[in-house]
Amino acid sequence: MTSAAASAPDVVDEPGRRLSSDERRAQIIRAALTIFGARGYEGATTDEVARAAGVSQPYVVRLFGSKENLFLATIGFALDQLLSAFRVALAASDDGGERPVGKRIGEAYVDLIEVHGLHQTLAHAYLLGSNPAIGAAARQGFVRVWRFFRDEMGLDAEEARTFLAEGMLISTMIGLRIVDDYGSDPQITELFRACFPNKLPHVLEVLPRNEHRL
Amino acid sequence: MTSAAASAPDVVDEPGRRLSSDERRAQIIRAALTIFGARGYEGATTDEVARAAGVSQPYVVRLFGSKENLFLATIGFALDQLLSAFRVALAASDDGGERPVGKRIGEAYVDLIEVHGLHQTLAHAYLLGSNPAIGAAARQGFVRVWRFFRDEMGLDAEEARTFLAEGMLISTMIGLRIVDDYGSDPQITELFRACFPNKLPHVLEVLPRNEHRL
DNA sequence: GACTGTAGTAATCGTATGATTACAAAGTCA
DNA sequence: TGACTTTGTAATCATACGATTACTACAGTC
Repeated sequence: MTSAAASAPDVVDEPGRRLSSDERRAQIIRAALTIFGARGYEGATTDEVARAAGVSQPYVVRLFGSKENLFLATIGFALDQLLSAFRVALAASDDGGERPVGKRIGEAYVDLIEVHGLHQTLAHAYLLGSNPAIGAAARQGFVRVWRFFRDEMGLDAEEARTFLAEGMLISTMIGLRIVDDYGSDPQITELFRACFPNKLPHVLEVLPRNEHRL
Repeated sequence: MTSAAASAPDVVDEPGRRLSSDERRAQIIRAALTIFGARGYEGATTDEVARAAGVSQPYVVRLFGSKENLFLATIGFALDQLLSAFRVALAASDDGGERPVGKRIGEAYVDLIEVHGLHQTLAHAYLLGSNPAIGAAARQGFVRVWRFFRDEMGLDAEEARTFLAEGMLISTMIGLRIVDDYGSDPQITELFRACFPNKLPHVLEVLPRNEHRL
């Protein structure tokens, strides 16, 4: 609850009320993050997104023009969330510097699992380098994160690489849903403990388990 | 050319010759690796795979039963290739131990870009944790790699985590097609140099560039 | 209270795609 | 040679999905 991620004021959706197109777009992007995260760009359907957002499928298409545009908007939102969470963590380290900066940023990254689908959607985007539009956006997004580490955090290239690597591992573990078999499969349990050395209880609490699949 | 990856005897496809179903399956899996790597599980079509393998689309489906089975077979193959390449590197370190084991394994991993689509396909699989069949297979596969690091290489949990993390970063960079903008975009150039500190020339040589998109 | 713009849906269309069926050609072996 | 198996394709099907069109309802304003 202390993270910046949880502070976003979700759009209230009283049944019957009409939202402005911008409010609706924001709401749809939230839903899209979940769906794209679970099924990937091609695997997700605009209908699933629409259902999750509580609107009709044609309206999703009309508000964004195309599924591709929706995806681009979604990864844009994810990156904004990511970087602003990082900036909050960085600022917090600057004033009351009890904990090292790296720790704080790392925790902020893990905390972003509360924004459902964010890590998975970005990871999917990073794998679509072959797609002309999405690939270009993904590369630019990745570079934005790199620049944050180098310029705003002041890391050298080696340190920044290590940060990125740890981040990619965390995203992978989340996408794999390792948490589903935690406790039941001893191999998985060991793997999971090793990969989330400190944040274990928090991750277990926040990440949805078995049955509940989105 | 020194890697184990390049030593696989590709199936020769003289036009007119009929292959055994096992030979054909192997050939199709090779093609599937490329296609799944570039487009993902949902994004790839059995028709694309068939075309790349030089057979008809129905035949692909018949030889594997379903697209899902084809994907499972493909990631099984990818994991076998990965682990056998690791074992070769490990064995080579054991006898003539000039170079440290970690370096060798890392190089073997990067060298696997010669098996087109391997890294990307595995990365896609790792993101499909929500899919019942594929998710389970992906988790088991990931655990196999983990067990290699722990049991066969003898790493402790911390070291193994670092290895995995570096691997995930490399896979991400490949999936992003960072190479495409290497040289033209200065940001990308710096990022790329930092992430492939040693293997740079080799990677640049082996990874396909711009136009050539698979 | 008609007029206009915006939010939203129902119905539908075209197409891509995984799968199935039916059939042809090649190989094997008595 | 003839029966039988195995490799392989052409034609086709059913369906899912992104997109389009045509329409409705609500809100503000003059």
